[in-house]
Amino acid sequence: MFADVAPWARGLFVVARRFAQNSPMTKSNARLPRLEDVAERAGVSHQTVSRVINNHPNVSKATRERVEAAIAELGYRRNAVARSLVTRRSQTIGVLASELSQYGPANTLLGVEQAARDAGYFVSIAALKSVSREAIFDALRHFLDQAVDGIVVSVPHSETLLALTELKPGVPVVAVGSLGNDAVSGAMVDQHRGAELAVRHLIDQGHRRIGHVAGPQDWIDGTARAEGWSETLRAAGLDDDLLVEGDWSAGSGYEIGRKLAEERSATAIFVGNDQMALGLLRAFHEAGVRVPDDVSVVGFDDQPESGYFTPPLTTVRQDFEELGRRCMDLMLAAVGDGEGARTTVVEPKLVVRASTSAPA
Amino acid sequence: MFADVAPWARGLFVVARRFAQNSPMTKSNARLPRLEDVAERAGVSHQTVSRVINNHPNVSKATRERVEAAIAELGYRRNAVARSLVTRRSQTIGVLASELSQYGPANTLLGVEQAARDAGYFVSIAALKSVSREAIFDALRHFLDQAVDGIVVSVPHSETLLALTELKPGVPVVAVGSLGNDAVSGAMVDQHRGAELAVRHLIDQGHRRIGHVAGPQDWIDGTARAEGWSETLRAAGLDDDLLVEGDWSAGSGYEIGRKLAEERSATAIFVGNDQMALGLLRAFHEAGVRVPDDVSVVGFDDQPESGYFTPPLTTVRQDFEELGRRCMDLMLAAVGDGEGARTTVVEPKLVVRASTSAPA
DNA sequence: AAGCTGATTGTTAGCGCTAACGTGAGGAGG
DNA sequence: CCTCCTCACGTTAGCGCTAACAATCAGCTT
Repeated sequence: MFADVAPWARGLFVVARRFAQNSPMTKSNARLPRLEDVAERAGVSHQTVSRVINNHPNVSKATRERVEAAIAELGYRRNAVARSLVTRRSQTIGVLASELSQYGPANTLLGVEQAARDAGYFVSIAALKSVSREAIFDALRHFLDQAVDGIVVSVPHSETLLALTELKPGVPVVAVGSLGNDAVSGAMVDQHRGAELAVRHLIDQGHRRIGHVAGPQDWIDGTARAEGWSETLRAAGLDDDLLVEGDWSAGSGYEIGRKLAEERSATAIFVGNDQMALGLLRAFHEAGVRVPDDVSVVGFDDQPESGYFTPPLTTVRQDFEELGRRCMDLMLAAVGDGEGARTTVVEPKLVVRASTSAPA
Repeated sequence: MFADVAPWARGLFVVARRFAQNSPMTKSNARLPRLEDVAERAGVSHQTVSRVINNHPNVSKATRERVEAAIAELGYRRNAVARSLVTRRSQTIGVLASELSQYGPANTLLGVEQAARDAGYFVSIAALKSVSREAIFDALRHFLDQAVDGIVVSVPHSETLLALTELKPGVPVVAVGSLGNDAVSGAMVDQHRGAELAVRHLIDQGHRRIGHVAGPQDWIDGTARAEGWSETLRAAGLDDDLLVEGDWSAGSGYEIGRKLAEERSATAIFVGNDQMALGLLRAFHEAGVRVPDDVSVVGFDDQPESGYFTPPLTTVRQDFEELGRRCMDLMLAAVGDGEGARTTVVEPKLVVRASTSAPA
């Protein structure tokens, strides 16, 4: 009967039968077993069963084994909702995110989810369609209603932190992408440092006129990268007057690229993310501007595709998995010891490919 | 004092104060108000308050107003956990997903989240690191523990549906990316049709040797697109012997592209997704194969960047928002009327850009 | 006036769990 | 031998809510 079933899937049938047995689907008769049922079967009180599943120390080995047997036989699973009601905890953290269609935010979410699961937490998400106070307020309230144990906020706009600071929700909050403050922990990739790496690389190659296609300046990352660019240039005694603001999209990169191709004022461009860099490359290609021969280009993010652009893009890699892990570290510390807010910073890394070279 | 605060953020301060007041943070004294408290203040029973917040009909206008005033004054919010305990519902749906780093799955999740929120549901996610029966089993159990009202499964592997079929979890299940069956609803973009659109486009332009760089054949989308390619060719009396399997990544597209550039057996290639197509374009460029002059290339997905590839990519667009909406439609139908499983299919759309033309 | 009806409100009993306290057996110490 | 303590377990009382039933009262009918 399993002839055309993939090997890994076969075991599911076994599992399926267990499910079907006590499933609420078989409505009329069956009810999921509860503590009481297990207790009865094991010949102890429900409290003792509770002790067993919560690993309390004062249970004799014999009883524990008897209870565990009963649990297995009945297929008992603790009702998480009932537990939450009394403990006011849910083993769930809420992730408030926005701009999830962007590479960075999406991968941040992924990293956090991963780390949360690894830490035994479940995650509930709320994606902000637009960043407004009502939306943030709503989402936060919802999370509190659900009795989440903590909230991760990944809303990469400048005002976010400010808002959170005043909005003490009574559970630990970790702001991704910012340093945090006394009340709110922060986990971030060092954007400033990333920009510095990119610009230093260009300077080292001999460039003296280095422009920047920035992300929106109401994004934390947008301003941080722009500042990093600017300060690195000034530290090297170079001008930081070539800045244009895009909107992170390849389309905006393309438009800006067309203008830059006409002006030809810089020999190198540090672009705020890889998508805009792609648009730039496209525009340069159309205008006959060769990369890197005529102009060098550096991106930011290191998306999986960036190595296959024409030409392969030199860029700055952010480790989102690590970011997620750090984020959960902070969260666990806050949930556990109730410690105050802390900060953690992940180092970005320069990835050199073929879009940069010494100026002509 | 608000001088340097963004306009939208100012209102948050007001909100913040309300939060802070009854926040669990002010541990010692304050406790969140509950039904009882509201009832007392309004001079009614807690049940009447419950009736008001649940919009039961038999409450006099005067009482309702008094209760609503009390609710507002106390800043009362219903405890969702307590409610869940008794109703066995949570206004939450679980989304079980995998491969979230891929464009398609990630955007499916986004679409579902959006639609769920619009429908007044919250979403809990579980990202499968690897698709195994234990992992699926675990995630499903977790969702059931949380008393989710329904589960959306977006695990684009062929075996998924089979598994779900037997694994009746007692709540409605919608499988994204498949047709479903009697027990499980299905919401999908018509992959077969998408492939047909792509291949027909190439045939119409005069191509007779059309290859396919397929996705992994244990992915539903991978096989469906390959079949669509194959059947469209055969229906036109053309050969379908040029198939190579990639892994969705730009890297695999690049490797395959190098081989194809050497062989030069086809005048057009239908690629399983845009990322592999990017790799292909890169390899062709390096090998001096001109696109579309020497070889035409069609992708699948229409990522936001695809219009900025070199050359801009002709591809097939999937509307993930629509998919998410349809998915929730099915879910709501199932949750509401307890109706049986249904299926909904979203039509893909061909987007013609510069990577295709008539053969030389 | 007694009885019926329907609208409005109150009372009671859980949902399944944990925390706090109570109890009894057994061993240590005087 | 009695006290005191410790361990192992049981009992009780909620967490905050909804559902089911009971009660009240006005307005009718007969």
